[in-house]
Amino acid sequence: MTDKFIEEPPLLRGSGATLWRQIASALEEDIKADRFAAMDGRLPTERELTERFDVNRHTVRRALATLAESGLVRTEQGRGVFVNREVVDYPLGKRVRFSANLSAQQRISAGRILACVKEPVQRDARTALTLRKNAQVWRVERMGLVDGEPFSLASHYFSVARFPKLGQAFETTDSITEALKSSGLADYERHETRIYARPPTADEIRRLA
Amino acid sequence: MTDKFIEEPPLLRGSGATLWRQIASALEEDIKADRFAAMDGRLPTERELTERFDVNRHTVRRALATLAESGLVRTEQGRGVFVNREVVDYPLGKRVRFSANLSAQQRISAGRILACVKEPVQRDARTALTLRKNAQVWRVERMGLVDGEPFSLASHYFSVARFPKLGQAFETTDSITEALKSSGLADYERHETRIYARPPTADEIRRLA
DNA sequence: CTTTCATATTTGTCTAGACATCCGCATATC
DNA sequence: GATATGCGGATGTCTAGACAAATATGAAAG
Repeated sequence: MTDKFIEEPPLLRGSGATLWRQIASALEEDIKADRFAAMDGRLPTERELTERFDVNRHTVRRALATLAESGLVRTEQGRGVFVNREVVDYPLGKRVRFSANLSAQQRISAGRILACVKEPVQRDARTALTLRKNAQVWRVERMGLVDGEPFSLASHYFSVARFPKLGQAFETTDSITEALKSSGLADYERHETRIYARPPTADEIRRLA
Repeated sequence: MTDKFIEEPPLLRGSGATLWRQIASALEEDIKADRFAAMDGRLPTERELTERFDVNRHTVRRALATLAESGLVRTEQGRGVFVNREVVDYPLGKRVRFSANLSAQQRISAGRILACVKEPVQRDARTALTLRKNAQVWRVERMGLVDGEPFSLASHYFSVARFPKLGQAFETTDSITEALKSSGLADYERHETRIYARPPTADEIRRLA
């Protein structure tokens, strides 16, 4: 903890207000004031919070649980507690395709592969694909076009072990589905979907105009 | 505890499945099988559940907390834990009445007229009732009750020109339909429905508990 | 019969500590 | 370079016990 919290007013004990509620309020205020930005949105550890508020760890956990329930933070076992940026689970249909949605709206969808590189798998993709640490993946950057206008930018990750020649396939097609088909995957289904939002980067603004 | 639960399979300790999850599942099953109907929807006390599952009280509370969060039960300090009845369905249709919906669900619906005042018509009501500016309307505030519990707050607007004596009718009845009938309107249909949502005001929170 | 009051019951909060589980990282190994 | 192993640190689960707060109950008083 930095001295950012030194002037913290002590918790009111036996005042009717529960300790865990006071802690939750204090942390919520910190979050909304973006005071954890320096730690990349990571909250202090439970042990540090017990010292900051001078309470038992369970009391801190109670406060964190309510923040997690309200969607303000998310806890990851073994890693820490992190501020959420609007994360929601969003169940979609198994067979929904982006292009299918659009053609139903009388629009022309297309895409352009911007890049396809082989690289070590990163955290999120590793979890989603259940790969071992340091496994290699294809990272495919693709721009989606609707009616010829830039519409979306997407990063796709595929296991190199499973699709060794996927990179070549993108030399002849701009379609993810086509490339996977040429690698022996005739069809596939949606397994899980997560959606989150963030402001666009300067580069994304430029590319999507 | 009756002997209804005597043949309970013991919880699996150290099997990967957490105890509180197993307890929550068992209780959920009991609830869905309506096994607490004999106690008027009241669950056994936390102490009794600790004996039934042979765990610490906190572990029972963890399980109950998840059931409460999912809306299956509700806990009342000093009283106990109670099974929540299912959310009421409220299909809209031309002839649908609130009370008819609920009696079809084996519930007792009632209401209480909180206030009935004559006042100049306001914006929305004037449009909906196609009244002239400054026309007078009855504004009827009514609290809906389901099984005796406060359930809803509603404001009703009626043209004074059309129902001059409506105010008196509410001195003898709490039913909108009855009052209209005594004013000469034997029956009526839904003409238009608009729905919107907003957070409750502090006053509404207090009145609906 | 009703009201009041003390007591028991029941859920809510907080503390203390133990161990499990998962992650990240450094190191060792092949 | 890839893989395996071990360690420390982080969150997750469970236990044990104390006291607080709200409610229910029954006895006593009017």
